[in-house]
Amino acid sequence: MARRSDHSRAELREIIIATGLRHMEEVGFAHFSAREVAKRIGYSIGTIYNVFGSYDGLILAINGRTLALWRDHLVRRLAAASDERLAAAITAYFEFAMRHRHAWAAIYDFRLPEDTAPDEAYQAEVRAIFDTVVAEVRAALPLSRKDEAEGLTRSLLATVHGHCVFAMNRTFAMLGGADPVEAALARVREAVAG
Amino acid sequence: MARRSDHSRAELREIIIATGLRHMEEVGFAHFSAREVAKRIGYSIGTIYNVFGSYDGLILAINGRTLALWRDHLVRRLAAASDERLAAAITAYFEFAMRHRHAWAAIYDFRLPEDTAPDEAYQAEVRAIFDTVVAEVRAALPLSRKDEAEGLTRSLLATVHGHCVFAMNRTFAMLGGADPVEAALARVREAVAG
DNA sequence: CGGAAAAATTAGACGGTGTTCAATAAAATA
DNA sequence: TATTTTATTGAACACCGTCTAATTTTTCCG
Repeated sequence: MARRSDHSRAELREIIIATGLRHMEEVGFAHFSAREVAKRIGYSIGTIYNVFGSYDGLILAINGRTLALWRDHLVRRLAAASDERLAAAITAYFEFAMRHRHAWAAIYDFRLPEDTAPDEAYQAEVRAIFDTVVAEVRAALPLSRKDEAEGLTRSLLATVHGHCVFAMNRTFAMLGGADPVEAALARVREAVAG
Repeated sequence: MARRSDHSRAELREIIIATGLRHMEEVGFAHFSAREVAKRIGYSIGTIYNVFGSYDGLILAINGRTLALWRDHLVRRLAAASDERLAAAITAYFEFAMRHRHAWAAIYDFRLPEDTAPDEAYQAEVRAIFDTVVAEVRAALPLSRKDEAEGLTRSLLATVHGHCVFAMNRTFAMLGGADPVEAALARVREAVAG
């Protein structure tokens, strides 16, 4: 079908990830299909497995791409923000989740076997987002508390994430409404104020 | 195979949920199989569909049971706690998630089609947990802020949930460790202190 | 009691899925 | 050009959720 000369290995990898991400955004993790991705790019299912090793490998590559796009969105929003940078970061968090709900949810819906960890590239993407936020939290902290920045950021990311999850899965709606962004921001402000 | 007289409809429902929950706890949402549940109770797959209507209906029934057990655990822990009741509630939240990781995760891994909501019984389970926590938050709040209890509880549940998610999916570990219970408790104390 | 109506249960068919792997085709090398 | 290496295929396998016609079991009524 497709010829080797059509794409280098790296190009093929790229095409599969891009097509897979598009498919993920359309149907969501539960209905995602590696076969469907193969069909869309005009290769056979076997090729997907040759390139990514397994279904899990493919999903991890797609989720890694989502993380990169998420960080990109965050960085752009921060670049455009002057004051209220923490508010801008939180808003960016929610924005991305809402605009890419399926791809975003896939990051958390997918679970590696308990005894295996994501590859280094994936972990680096996670840490890159973390580092971006740490810088903002540190900047917002008074001098005497700068050393708390990393630990506090872990907790605040979890806080914002929790609000985002409950917003996306309609838990807030079920519990009588709420403004998730506003609430998350309130928690973050309290923590930074100390 | 199995005879109608063996079980009433309600008993059969109960047996399927109990067996399904056990299966869920063993293999997790991703490897859960309605066929396997049918095999275990000695009925055919068709019977599962007659009783629950669909795969989604079965999962919702199982998740609803998990919610009931979760609330039960929470209530027991609160009954045994004197002071530090919010700390006890948070600990109970994490405890249940860790002891029943697969069943707990299934609550969030499963997503209903975007245009449908869980049935009233399921929603009632969610609200029952919420109400239990609201009472504790209200008790911890000074008189002048009692009216904030519901809104604040929504936000604090999200906060604790976020910490629990990051603990369970190893995000905290990837980001350089943390004590999730301690961190969640710190955020809750700050919010209650105002 | 017996037969008809109702309810419960079955199991096979259908179109999917992830996964594997021997066979094949293409490219690189010598 | 002949050989080796690499890439690609697609059928086979064992599952999955879903549907439904046929069957069994129970209930009900005369």
